[in-house]
Amino acid sequence: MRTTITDIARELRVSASTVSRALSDHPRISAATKAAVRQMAKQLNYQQNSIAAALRSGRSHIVGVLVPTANRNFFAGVVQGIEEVASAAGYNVVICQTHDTPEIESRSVETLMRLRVDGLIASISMGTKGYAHFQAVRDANVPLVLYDRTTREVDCASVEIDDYQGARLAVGHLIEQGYRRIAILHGPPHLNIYQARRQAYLDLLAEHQLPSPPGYRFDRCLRPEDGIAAFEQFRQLDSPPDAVFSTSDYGALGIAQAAKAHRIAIGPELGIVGFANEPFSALVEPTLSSVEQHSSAMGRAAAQAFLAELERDVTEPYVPHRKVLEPQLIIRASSIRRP
Amino acid sequence: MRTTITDIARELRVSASTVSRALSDHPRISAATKAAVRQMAKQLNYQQNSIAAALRSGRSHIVGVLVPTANRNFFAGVVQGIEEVASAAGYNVVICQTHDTPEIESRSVETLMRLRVDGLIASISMGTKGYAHFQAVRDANVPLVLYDRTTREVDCASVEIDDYQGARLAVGHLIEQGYRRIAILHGPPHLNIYQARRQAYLDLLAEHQLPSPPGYRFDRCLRPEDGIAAFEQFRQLDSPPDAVFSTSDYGALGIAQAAKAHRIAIGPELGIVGFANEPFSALVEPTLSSVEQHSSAMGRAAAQAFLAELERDVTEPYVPHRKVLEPQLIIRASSIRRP
DNA sequence: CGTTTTTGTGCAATCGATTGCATCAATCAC
DNA sequence: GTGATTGATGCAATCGATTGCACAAAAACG
Repeated sequence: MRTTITDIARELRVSASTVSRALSDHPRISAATKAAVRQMAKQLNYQQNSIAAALRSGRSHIVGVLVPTANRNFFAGVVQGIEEVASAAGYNVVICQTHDTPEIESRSVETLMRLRVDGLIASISMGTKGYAHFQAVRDANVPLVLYDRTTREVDCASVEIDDYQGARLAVGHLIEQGYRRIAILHGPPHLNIYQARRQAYLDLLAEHQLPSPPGYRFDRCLRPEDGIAAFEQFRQLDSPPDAVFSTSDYGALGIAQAAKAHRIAIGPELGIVGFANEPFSALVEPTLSSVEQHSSAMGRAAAQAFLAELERDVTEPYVPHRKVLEPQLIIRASSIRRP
Repeated sequence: MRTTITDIARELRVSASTVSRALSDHPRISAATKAAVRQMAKQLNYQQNSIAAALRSGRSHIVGVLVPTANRNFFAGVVQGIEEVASAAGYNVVICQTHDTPEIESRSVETLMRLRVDGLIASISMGTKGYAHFQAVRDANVPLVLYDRTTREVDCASVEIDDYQGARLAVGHLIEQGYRRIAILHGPPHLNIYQARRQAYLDLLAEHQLPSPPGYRFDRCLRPEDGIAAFEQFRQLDSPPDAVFSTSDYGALGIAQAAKAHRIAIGPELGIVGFANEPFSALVEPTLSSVEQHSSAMGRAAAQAFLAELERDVTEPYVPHRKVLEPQLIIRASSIRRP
C-alpha cells in the first residue's frame, strides 16, 4: 500500500495532524519538525492523496471542460490554453466531449458535478435549446464560464470574441476591395456567434446600400460540401455574387474548391473570406482570408475567468466576469481583387 | 449544501447504508425500499459525491492522459478517441500537457498519481531519456498505457502504429514510381517511431541497391522551416535527390513549398511522401502523399488497453497488452511521377 | 515571581460514501 | 414445534487528510 501521513507520523512519533500541518507549511509548526517531516516524506516516497484532501477540504482542484469535439483545431486550441493556465494554478483539467448533442451535454454536466469540480468551462452544443443544466451549476454555486458559444440566459462568466466586429472587418474588407454583390454562408442561427456574424453582414450591407437578396444567403453551411452546394446555387442566379463571406472556414474552402473547378479566378473574379483561421486557410491555394479567433488565448482567458470567479467576494452581489476578445482579420489572396 | 445519502436516509427513516445499497442496486435490498430511495433521491436532487465514493472504494474512475501538446491534430485525435471509449465505460479523462518537456512530464505523472487515477495513458516527450517516473506508475500497480511514442524500457501496455511498415509503404511506393535518389528527413532518432521509420528507409534502399549518401539524410526535421532548409541543402549536391521521404508532414510541406518556389514540378521532377496525414496534406497544392496514423483509433485502442489491464487476473504473471495498428499509405499527387 | 501571551503539538470530529459483520424477523424443512 | 435458512436492514469501521479546539510548555511582561 502507498504511504499515508499516518505512516510518516508513526515513524516520527508525532501525530498525523502535525504531519499534515508540516506538509502544508502551517506557521505553528516548528522549523525542526517541518524539516523532519519533509525528509521522512521523501524517504517513504509519500504522495498526497488528493482525493482524501478534496473530500475533507471541499475543494477538488479539478476544473471540468466541455467541448463539442476535442478533435477540432479551434477547440483543441482552447483546451490547450485552459490547460496551461489551470495547471499553473494547481488545477487539473477534466475533459468531456458533447459531440454537439444536448443529451450528452446534460449528462456530462452531471458527471462533472458528481466529480465535485471546482468550476466548469463550457461551450454550448449546436442543438442545445434549454439551459437548465447550466443553471443547476450556478445554483450549486459552482463557477461557470461559457466560451465561444455562449448565452445570456444563464447568469455566468463568459469569454467570447467580438463576432459582430469580426464579421464587420471581414465584410468591410470585401466592400473596400470593391466587391459589390456579397453573399453569406451562415451557421445555425440560434447560436449567438452565427447570429452576430450574420447581423454584422446585414448591417454593413445596409449601410453601404448594397443588395442582399435572399438568394445570397445560404443556411447551415459548416462543411466544404455545403460550400460547394452553395456555389452551385449561386451560379443559377441572374446576378451571381462576386464575393462570399463564409461564417466558417470549411464553407469557404468548399466555395474555393468549386470556384477552382469552374476556373473562376479567386480574388479577381470572386472574393472569399472565411472565419476561424483554421490552419489550412494559410496553406491552400490560393490562400484564404479569414478571421482569427485566438483559440488558445480564449482558453487562457476562460481559465483566468474561472480563477477570478473563485476569488469573488461572496458578500457582494454577483457580477460575472465577461471578456470579449478582439478578432483579427487575416487578409490573404482570396480577397484581393486587384493584385 | 448539497444532498447526501444521510439526508435521504433521514427523510425515509432508514440507515445510510441502506440508501447506499439501494442506489447501487444491491440484491439484498427489497424492491420497495429501492423504489422509495430512488424517488426520494430524485426529489431531493441527490447527486453522488464521486470523491467520497472514490476515497472509500479506492477507485477514482479517472484516467490520466499525457499529451505533448493538446493543440496538434494527431494528439487531439488521440484524446478524442480516448475520451469516447473511457466515457462510455464510466471513466473521466484528465488531461495534462507535457510540452515535450521531461520535467513537466515527471511533474504531471506525479500530479496524476496524487489524483489517484485508475490508469495512465501517455506518449513520451521528445526530450525524455529516463523512465523512472513511468516505472513508478507500474510499481504502484497502476495500469500504464504508452501510445505512439513508446519504449521497451518500461514493462507496460502500448499502442503504436507499425512505423517500420508505414515507412516501407511510403519508400516502396516511391521506388515503384521510378524514383531512384531518395532522401529522408528524420525526426529525433532516440524516439522509437523515428528510429523505425529511418530503419525501414535504409533497409528498403539497401534491398533495392539504391544510393543513400549521408547528404541525403537530414536530421531533426519536424517543421516546414526545416524542410525548406533541407531543400536548399539538397540542391547543393552534385546529384540531388529526385524524391524525399519525410518522417513528418510538416517537413514534407516545407520541401513542397521550397520546390514550388524554385518552379520544380512536384511529382514528375520531385516525389514527396510525408507521415501522419495531417489534414492540410489533402488540401495543399499539389496534394501530399502521406501515411495515415489513425489517431482516433489509436486513442480508442489505448483506452481499451487500459480497460483490459484493469481486468487482468493478478494471480497470473503480468503480460502487458501491446497493440500495433496498421498504417495506411495515402497516395496523392506529390508522389505520382507520370500522371 | 505570578500572569498573560505565544508557540508547538495532539485529540477527535469531520468530509460522504462503502462494506463486512451482526441482527432480527419471516419462512422453511423435518 | 424447533432448528436452520433466507431476506432485509442497521451498526460501526473505514478510506486519508484537514481543522477547530484544547492544552502544555516556553517566553514575555509588569
